[in-house]
Amino acid sequence: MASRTTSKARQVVAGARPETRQAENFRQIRREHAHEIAEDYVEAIADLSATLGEARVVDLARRLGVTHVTVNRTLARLREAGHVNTKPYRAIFLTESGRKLAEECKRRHQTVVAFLRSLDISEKVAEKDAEGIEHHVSQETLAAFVRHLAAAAAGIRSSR
Amino acid sequence: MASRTTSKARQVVAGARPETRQAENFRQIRREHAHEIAEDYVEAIADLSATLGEARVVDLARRLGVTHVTVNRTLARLREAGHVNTKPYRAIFLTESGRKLAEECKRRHQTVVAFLRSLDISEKVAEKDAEGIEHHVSQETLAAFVRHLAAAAAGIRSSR
DNA sequence: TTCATCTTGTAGCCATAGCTACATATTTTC
DNA sequence: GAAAATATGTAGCTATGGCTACAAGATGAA
Repeated sequence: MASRTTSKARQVVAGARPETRQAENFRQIRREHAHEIAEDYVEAIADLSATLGEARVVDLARRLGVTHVTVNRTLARLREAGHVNTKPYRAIFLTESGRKLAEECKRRHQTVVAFLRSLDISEKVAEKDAEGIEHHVSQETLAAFVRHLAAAAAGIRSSR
Repeated sequence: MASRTTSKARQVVAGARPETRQAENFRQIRREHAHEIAEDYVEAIADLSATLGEARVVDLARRLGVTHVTVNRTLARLREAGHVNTKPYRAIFLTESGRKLAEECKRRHQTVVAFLRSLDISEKVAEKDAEGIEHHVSQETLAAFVRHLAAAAAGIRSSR
């Protein structure tokens, strides 16, 4: 049992395409993964700064659902990446690049949520799914969401 | 500088909500992350089995864009999770639960792609974004996608 | 000012997910 | 049937992203 098809055939098929198109997609998604956390952090820092006047390690930990240890280490990497400025025992500040990233994320997040809401998805689920989806929405797809929202708005306007 | 707001105020605000709603969302998404790889693997195994007659480690590696070592180790975990049956140096087979999971993933994937296509997103981008998005689409959101597709189809029918 | 409390930092553990290098099994080819 | 090629397996490295436990700094109150 477990008999194989002839290896010849398989090799021809596989050898002809040493890389599937999917392989590159998967790789890309894995790369995006690394960015996700950075995006979540800068977004949270921006939000906390706006809300509480400053972002601190404990606040971030609570917000992100991790311990302060995890926050600490991630902040170290964000600092190396140039997204935040931190000093020991002091509040966390975004750099220019961090602020820019946070801006983009926020806009994208809001667009995704609004788009899901326009499909009659409940606010709670829209918020939650957006959190997972937003990191994988390309420029083209985001633009399509915006188009759809604009069309829906136009529809509402014309129907009253 | 870097003056803090009064800690009192912060503590009250933070203390009142030891857990933000977002924290649970983030935690959930991290949990989903663990499933993503399992889903990608069973889907690839199902697809390769259908296409080539069997799924082998090298094929999976090529398809997923990783080395055979990574495939091997992940398969070990999938075997523990009861999704696949493997024997050394033999092809990989899905168990009943693996097959079921693959089925679900495939349907969801196709739905997401079709939905994105219906927004005039190019096939290439739709495929790629779907790969990242699909793992974070809840039942409710998936249902909304299906609704939208049905409505679009009805619109086309009635307009010709 | 000192003491208690809260916050931040550090050491070091675990699991996942990638890798290279090397060893072994299987398959194909001659 | 032996050699070459391919596939699979294993050892052990890296980085990420969780954690607990403990140490040390900062703040607020007595």
